[in-house]
Amino acid sequence: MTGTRERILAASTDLFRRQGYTGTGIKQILAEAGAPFGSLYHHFPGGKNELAAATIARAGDEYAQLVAGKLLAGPDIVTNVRDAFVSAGQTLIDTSYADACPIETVALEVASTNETLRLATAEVFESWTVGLTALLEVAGVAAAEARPLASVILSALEGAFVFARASRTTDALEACGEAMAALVRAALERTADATR
Amino acid sequence: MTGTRERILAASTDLFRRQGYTGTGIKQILAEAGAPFGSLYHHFPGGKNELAAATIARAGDEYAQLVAGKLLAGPDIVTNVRDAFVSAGQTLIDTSYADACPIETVALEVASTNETLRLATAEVFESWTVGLTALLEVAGVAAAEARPLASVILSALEGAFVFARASRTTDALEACGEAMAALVRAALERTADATR
DNA sequence: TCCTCACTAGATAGATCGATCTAGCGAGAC
DNA sequence: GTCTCGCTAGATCGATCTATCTAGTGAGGA
Repeated sequence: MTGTRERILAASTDLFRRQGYTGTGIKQILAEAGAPFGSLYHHFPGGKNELAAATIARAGDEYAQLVAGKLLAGPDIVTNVRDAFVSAGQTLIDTSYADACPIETVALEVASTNETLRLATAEVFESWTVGLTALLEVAGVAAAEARPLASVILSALEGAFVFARASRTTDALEACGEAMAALVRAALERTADATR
Repeated sequence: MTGTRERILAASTDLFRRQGYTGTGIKQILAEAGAPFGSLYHHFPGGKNELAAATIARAGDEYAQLVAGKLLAGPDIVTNVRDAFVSAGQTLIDTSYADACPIETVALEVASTNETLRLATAEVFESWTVGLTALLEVAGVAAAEARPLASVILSALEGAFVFARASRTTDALEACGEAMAALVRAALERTADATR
């Protein structure tokens, strides 16, 4: 069955998210995936490094779709941005503050120690930024303002995850949700003024 | 000489910041500190765990003073907030994107795996939030708004560090600096309107 | 039927991990 | 002088890490 590769990726996504890259052993991943040792090196000949690169890319795409879904679900972009932060907070509560961003911990761990994985995380972050930028432009934010604003929103989300997981409260996520909604509203008003 | 304890703490601060907790070995810390193995367990009987807790507390205080210094250096709080982000970006450039927040990587690693260290990071973050809240109130932000705003500013800083270290650009830090300055300015204007 | 090959399975190697152990150094007390 | 004790020094232990190795399984094609 080829599902073994999928189970390994699912397990590594979970464990990297909770414990990081260096904190997660190959044996632990395989135990959670219910897969034998040899299977890993068959599907990922490059070992842990190749597995991590594949995990980052896959988890990054999945999380982008999850967040994008929230940003398109509600009535308007301002409300959706705030709700996305609130929703992320609810997920944290539901998972004992474990399931935040799937690649954040790994990104910080490898940024100065593993160039291959650093590039993998950089690509994911860039794709998120591009995606949110497009979404903001469609909603009416001026082209010149959209990318910096996307960058700020994503930074606030990642930063609020750090505070939330450390303090076990969603205060930072809620405060950031309100603040980011205000920034988007202000940007939309500026655009409306300029084109009036 | 009692400087050994200090050297060990300085080395662990450096290495935890760059590589995280699980990614840094005790032997590596002692090698960088120029200290023998036995000294660590004399000064920190609790081993790596106790060393990490002490490192988090000390590095947290040091970094708070560093940032507070920047936030009090310039002409007004709005300018100072923006400059603090720019200055953090310059530090990253000067250190090959290694020296960001000294406890962020560790905080994410231990949040779901080590309750002692999770609490240590939570205390540092709380003290930072309290400190920035007070600073904003002194600058004229309404009491009810000050803490959420402090929370947002610190979240944006931590999140921008993630993007900066992964992508090796300071774009996120600059965008966040501008946005946070705008949020502070808006909060000050609201306070001025309310008391007019 | 039998061969092939993608995949599973786990033993094992070699390195490194954190922690403990005993031994020794050297400044100050008396 | 010598005794004490805070501290240095590093050998060593058992556990665990990633990676490699050989062997075995089973479905599909000729």
